[in-house]
Amino acid sequence: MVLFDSVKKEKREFIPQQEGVATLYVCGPTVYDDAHLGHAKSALVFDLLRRVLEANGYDVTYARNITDIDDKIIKKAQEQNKDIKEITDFYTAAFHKEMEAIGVSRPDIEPKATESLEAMYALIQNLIDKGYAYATDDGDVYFDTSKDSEYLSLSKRVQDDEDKQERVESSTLKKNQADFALWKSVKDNSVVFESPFGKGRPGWHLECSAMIEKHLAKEGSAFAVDIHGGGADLLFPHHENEAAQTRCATNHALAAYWIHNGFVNIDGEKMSKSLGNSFFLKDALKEYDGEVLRFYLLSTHYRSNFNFNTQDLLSAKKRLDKLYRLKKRLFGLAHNDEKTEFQAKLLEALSDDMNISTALALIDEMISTANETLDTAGKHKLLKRETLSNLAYIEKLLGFGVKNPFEYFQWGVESATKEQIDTLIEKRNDAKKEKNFELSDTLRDEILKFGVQLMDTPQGTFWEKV
RNA sequence: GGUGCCAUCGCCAAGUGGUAAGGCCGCAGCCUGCAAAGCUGCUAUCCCCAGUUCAAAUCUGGGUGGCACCUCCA
Repeated sequence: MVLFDSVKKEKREFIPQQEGVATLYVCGPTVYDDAHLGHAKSALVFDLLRRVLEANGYDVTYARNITDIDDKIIKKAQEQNKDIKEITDFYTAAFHKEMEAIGVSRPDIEPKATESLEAMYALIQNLIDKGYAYATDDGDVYFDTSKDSEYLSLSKRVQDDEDKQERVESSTLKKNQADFALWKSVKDNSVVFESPFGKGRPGWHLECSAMIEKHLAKEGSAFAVDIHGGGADLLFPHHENEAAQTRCATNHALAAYWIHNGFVNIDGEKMSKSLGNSFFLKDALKEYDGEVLRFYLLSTHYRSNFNFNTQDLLSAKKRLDKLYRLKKRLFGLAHNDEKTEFQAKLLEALSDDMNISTALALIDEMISTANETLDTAGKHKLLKRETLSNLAYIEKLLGFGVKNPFEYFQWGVESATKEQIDTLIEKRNDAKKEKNFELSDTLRDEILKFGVQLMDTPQGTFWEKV
């Protein structure tokens, strides 16, 4: 398969360091607030990447961290007069619950910063020993960017001297403007950790390097992980700094492939907390089925910026509906794991840097063909078997169509309402049997008032929420 | 200001040298008691200009218009 490497800026054939094995590390959330749609997009993209890697036969180890040490967490804890852990546990649990709702399975490893402090200390000490880091008089430890000749090689950024000089005057005790904190000394009573470098907190960039080193890096390999992923904004400075730390502290580079997903905007507006229009996943989940959100957020290529809006979401839902209607047509029939040409093509499309558009087009065509054949030759057994196995393949590879199709179409409808609808449908069917179409149409109008749609099929009358 | 990305049908969106996938919407038809669903058919020459080439949406140069990052951020 090929992946677009956002550092080399080209599609590259994916060749893992160890044949048949792929390691993937993705920057996870800082658990100080609810997950927004951007977190959802990122998690979905890498969930898909993992699935595609697995479908290509790789034994994947996927790690995504939880940042549970951070100034914003501390601030929130102080504001709400709560314990840090209370905050982080709460948002971690919420994150897991919401990810599950959009079909994102848990990573194999989910390291927390608070559980990786020893690895961080070791990394800092290592950098100090090798002369890549220095402590300041006020107790901070900084990474010395001037010592790393490859610094900025990831983001291809150019140091701006004028800019640098301007800021130096108002700066701290850093040697270079670009130097970043590995350890921040903390003097007040807020959360502190006892380290060999004094009381304080680790720098954000350090966490990922340390966790990767602890959980994924193998002795003697050229790269700590095969693939490192995250949101597009993380390339600089976060990943740049991570890479510098790892490069200088160990004898391997951080990652062989870098994958960055595009951003989510809302109705054309940048989603950011400071602007106050952030869209929380938990709110979206109140209005829409998690799988619809999954389908919609994944329906555009992962590197494109994504403009979230209701119109497009509903358009995407209609597309997913078609998949579920086909499932409904074939409901209850057993399938086997038959290999089909469709499946091969689908995997081929997704193996090309996760070309979801081509994949969805293939799915649409498969659905049309299946429906057409079912219309004209309803008893076509081979086709049914193949279609069922195709649907199962889509479920596994993309996580689309995982629900019971009848429940999918009745999402969000109260059971009392369902009973009312079913009763009216029975009455209408009686009227239809008697060819009393006037009555049956009146009853249908009543049913439609519930915001549902009716469908008369050879298997009976079904309804769907509009 | 620096760096980088993008511009394809009303909307969403693939394709990156050989004469434009798919979805939504729309129109016509088949099916249906009527609908809905499903199916069939129809609808773009790819922001502008110049160039390279037998051949360009796809490469080069210029222009115009969007956007992102450079600060915590998925």
